[in-house]
Amino acid sequence: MKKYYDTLRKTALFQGLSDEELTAVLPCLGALTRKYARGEALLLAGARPQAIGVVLSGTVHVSRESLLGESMLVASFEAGELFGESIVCAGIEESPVRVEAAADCEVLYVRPDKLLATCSTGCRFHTRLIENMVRMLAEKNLLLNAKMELLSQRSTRDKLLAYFDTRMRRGGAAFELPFTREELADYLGVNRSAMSRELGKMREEGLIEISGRRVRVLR
Amino acid sequence: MKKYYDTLRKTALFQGLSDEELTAVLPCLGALTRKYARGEALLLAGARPQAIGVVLSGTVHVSRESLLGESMLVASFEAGELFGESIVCAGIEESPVRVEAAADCEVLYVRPDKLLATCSTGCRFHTRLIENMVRMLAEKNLLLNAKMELLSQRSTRDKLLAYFDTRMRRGGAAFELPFTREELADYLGVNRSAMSRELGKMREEGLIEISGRRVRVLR
DNA sequence: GGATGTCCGTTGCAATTGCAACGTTTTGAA
DNA sequence: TTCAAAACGTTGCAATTGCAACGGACATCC
Repeated sequence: MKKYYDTLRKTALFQGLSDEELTAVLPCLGALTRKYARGEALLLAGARPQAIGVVLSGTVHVSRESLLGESMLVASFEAGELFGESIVCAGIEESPVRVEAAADCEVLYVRPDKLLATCSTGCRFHTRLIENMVRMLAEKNLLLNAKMELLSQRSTRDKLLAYFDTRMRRGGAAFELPFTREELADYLGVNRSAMSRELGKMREEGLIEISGRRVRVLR
Repeated sequence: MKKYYDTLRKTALFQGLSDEELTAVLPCLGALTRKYARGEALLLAGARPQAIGVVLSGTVHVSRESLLGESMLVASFEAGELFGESIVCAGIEESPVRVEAAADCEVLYVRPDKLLATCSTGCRFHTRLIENMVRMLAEKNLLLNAKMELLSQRSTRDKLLAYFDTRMRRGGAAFELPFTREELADYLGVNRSAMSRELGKMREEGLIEISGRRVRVLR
């Protein structure tokens, strides 16, 4: 177990806890680990989600299947990432998604009731865990909100401008894209070539300079 | 203060608390109320958000302004609704939005640090508040996720189908829309008339029956 | 009854977009 | 260094979409 402490500290949930604190807090969370072989299901669609998961090693895939039966990859998690926290904390009874080991993996499970109720044995790091949990959910919330605002723009150009706008609020008028073109197009929910075309137009019109991943917004 | 207890109980945060419990818990949250006149600012863009707000009466508007200076209404809150919880719990230092009284209003403020740390005076409802808070954030998360999935569909038809799909998972193949056409189009982020056209095509093709707000998905 | 406002479907038109395909450039691993 | 894969820009074409405008149905108010 202890060999995973470094991984745990990389998670937003356990960040900032020392070895001793982790040793103290893990038992009172009802934490347990489990290994899965590639292809094995961690949670079936329709099943009751019981615990928050932390990937200790390997890769975990979350997929949803449409009514037509096609399966669609929704998210992928690597070591140090949390999954299921929203669905578990919201008290959903039937999982709308299937969770599966994309590679052999090991997962730590944390029971939400133990996490949220300060424990009687007075482990004082519990408060920090609760704060971490709330902060995580809140941050994800803001992230989703920001992305929603992008996606609700009608045209490709508006999406690009909205995205550039958020970047400029931090990095100033010049910044580096964290995406390949393909990824950016996917992030904005548009076609890659159409986006490329639009970027070209914007450059011609003198709205932006763009070369590779470097962008400068001119006005 | 007490006259607002019913309003408070309508909020997701304080739901299920009795009068006595509220009386016990409010002081230990550092709760305070304040009145604003129509047009007055509750929080300026760029200012430091300090507390979670609960609208007790009146209406509160949240707006963002683009770099070009145009202001855009992001959200509107009425009595019984919470605002600012994500931004405050995420520990954001500079508010990206402006909050303003759209009508004369009264607001209750709750300090997040007091909310998340179980208080020493041992008020035992605190745990329930934390649970409520976490559940709220988690539910909002799921909601945003669902909406995101809609918005990331490329075509109007796919958006409609995705939306119908989520409705069918609950109500079965026949259900009632909670929107006017205008609202639905806005929700899906598409043009109303284009959506109307698409609905017409889908009806012609025998995919759906739709009349007013009643929808039946045929295959 | 008439005026008014909202909701909704329809349509013409121009602009945008997705798609497929191709060639060039860049990247990364052998 | 060399080679294959990935990333990228470009373009023609067809389909979709946004926009603006119009008219009918319906409800409300005076």
